[in-house]
Amino acid sequence: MITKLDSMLLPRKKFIYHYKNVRWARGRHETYLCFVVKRRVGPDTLTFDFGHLRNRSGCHVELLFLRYLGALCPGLWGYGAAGEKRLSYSVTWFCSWSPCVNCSIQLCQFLNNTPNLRLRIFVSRLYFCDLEDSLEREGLRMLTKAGVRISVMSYKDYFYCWQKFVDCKKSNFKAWEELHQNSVRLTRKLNRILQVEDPKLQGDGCANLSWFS
DNA sequence: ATTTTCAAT
Repeated sequence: MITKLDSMLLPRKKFIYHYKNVRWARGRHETYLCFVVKRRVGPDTLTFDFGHLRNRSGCHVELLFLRYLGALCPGLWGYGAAGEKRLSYSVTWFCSWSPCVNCSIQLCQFLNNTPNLRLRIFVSRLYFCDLEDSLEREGLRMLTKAGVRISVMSYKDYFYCWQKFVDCKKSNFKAWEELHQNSVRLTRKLNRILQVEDPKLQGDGCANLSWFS
């Protein structure tokens, strides 16, 4: 079991403030990314490393993560010794915001060039996804097409993060008001975003009713 | 009813 020094863990207040999935997340001018890196060896996956990052001076946290990826996943690009299988990694991350379109594009490109890396994303809130035709929505669809599974965090995910990434001093995770409702609402929203390939092909919703006539 | 968003000052 890998553990971290307390100083490497997120303070409780910081985690709650930045991961709170409230409707109007005023003042969250930072984004946090908690990650778990697993090394895939045959059918087994072993936790290799975990931690958290925060965006820095103009660099979104997702791109910061890509910068560190080489260090986090040794051998990801290397060619192993003769007869040795190339190493495969799985990364799961929990981000306080969903990625912007630029980060999504860069992630897609990166993943296309790195087939031995699998990425699974959980997000607490959806970033600029209110408008039907927002580029951020399109970015999320691109990621899905690139094989990334994206989900909205639910209670069990916050609970897991609290145990894993937060300096929780053994205290139990306490849900805030409306955690569940907000998670359900955002999940529905994300599902709608990911289902709609092309809104123009969707029809007006009445077409499906022809089933009943 | 309305409010925000990986700041800028």
